[in-house]
Amino acid sequence: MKFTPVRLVEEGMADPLSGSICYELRRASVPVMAAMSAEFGQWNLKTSEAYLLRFIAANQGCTQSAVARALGSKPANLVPLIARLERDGLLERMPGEGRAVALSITDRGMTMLGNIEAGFQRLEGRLGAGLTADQKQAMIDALRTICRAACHYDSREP
Amino acid sequence: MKFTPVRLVEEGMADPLSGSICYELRRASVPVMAAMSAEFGQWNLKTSEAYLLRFIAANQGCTQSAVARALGSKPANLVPLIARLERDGLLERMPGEGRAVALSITDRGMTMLGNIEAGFQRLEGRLGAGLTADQKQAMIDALRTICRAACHYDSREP
DNA sequence: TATTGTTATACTCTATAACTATA
DNA sequence: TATAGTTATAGAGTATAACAATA
Repeated sequence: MKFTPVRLVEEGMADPLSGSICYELRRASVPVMAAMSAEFGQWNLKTSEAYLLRFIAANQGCTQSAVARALGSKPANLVPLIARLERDGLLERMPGEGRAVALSITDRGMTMLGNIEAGFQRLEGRLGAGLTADQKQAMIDALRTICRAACHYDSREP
Repeated sequence: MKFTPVRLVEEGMADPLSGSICYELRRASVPVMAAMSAEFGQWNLKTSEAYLLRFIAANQGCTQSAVARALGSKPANLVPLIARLERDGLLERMPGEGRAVALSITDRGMTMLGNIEAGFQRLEGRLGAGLTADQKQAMIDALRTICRAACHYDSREP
């Protein structure tokens, strides 16, 4: 990870993008996602796999489609992630109702979960280090408001 | 764009990810990026191309590497974007100092810029509709604080 | 028929390594 | 040698369409 640590835009250059929700969101997302990759990459996990394990651990026996709905992913995209985690012995797939498959963490997965939880905690602590609890909460509330608006966005509206 | 408009996580499911900076940032980013795609896709532009045109228009004659530094992109990734915009007659590449290339918007690019500016304005207005000016500014400040922390993130630190 | 899961595929964004060209 | 730009390539994340299996 080699990001320019300062806010950029050389002397005398205009910065028409700065200050807009879209741009600032992207600017923050990139290094944050990179930090997550670095954190979970230590355990040879992708960020999405870490999310998945953590969610399934908290919802043992949930189905794949429930996970997709909860995480806002497409079921098709979970397939390779789950396959990989199962192959590595971190989670199990058991037959559920109908075609459904119940997902659960193995003992080995629980050990890994310890690393993941610690990773999330480190990330949370360091990324939020410059914010008060109130500032952080206000930001999260704002992000959710924006998320909701973006989910309803229709570019054809007047 | 078909996103679940509500906050998800079915009845009785735990949501261990919610409330964390990383996760909320990702959750908001995805639909926001999709909204941008939808907005600029009307003009057959990618989001990154819209960023690029807008920045160059505000900094006529800037070099490719200056753009890369300002936008936080890798020079290599700008190549196909710039090539495409030049091919479509939206921007021009003129020889600059040394190997440098000076980028500028063409007349046709300026016309397109009108669409882009309008698009950014629509996005900004609609995505930020639920926030007061203060809330929005506080969120942007928080995002920059987090961005800075993430840029310095070192997963090997104790 | 509706839901669940899978396959195949494509596109965007980001990243790195290795290269060329110019001062 | 340092800076600017390019090529090639890889990987993560997302999306859709088309399909199979089960109630």
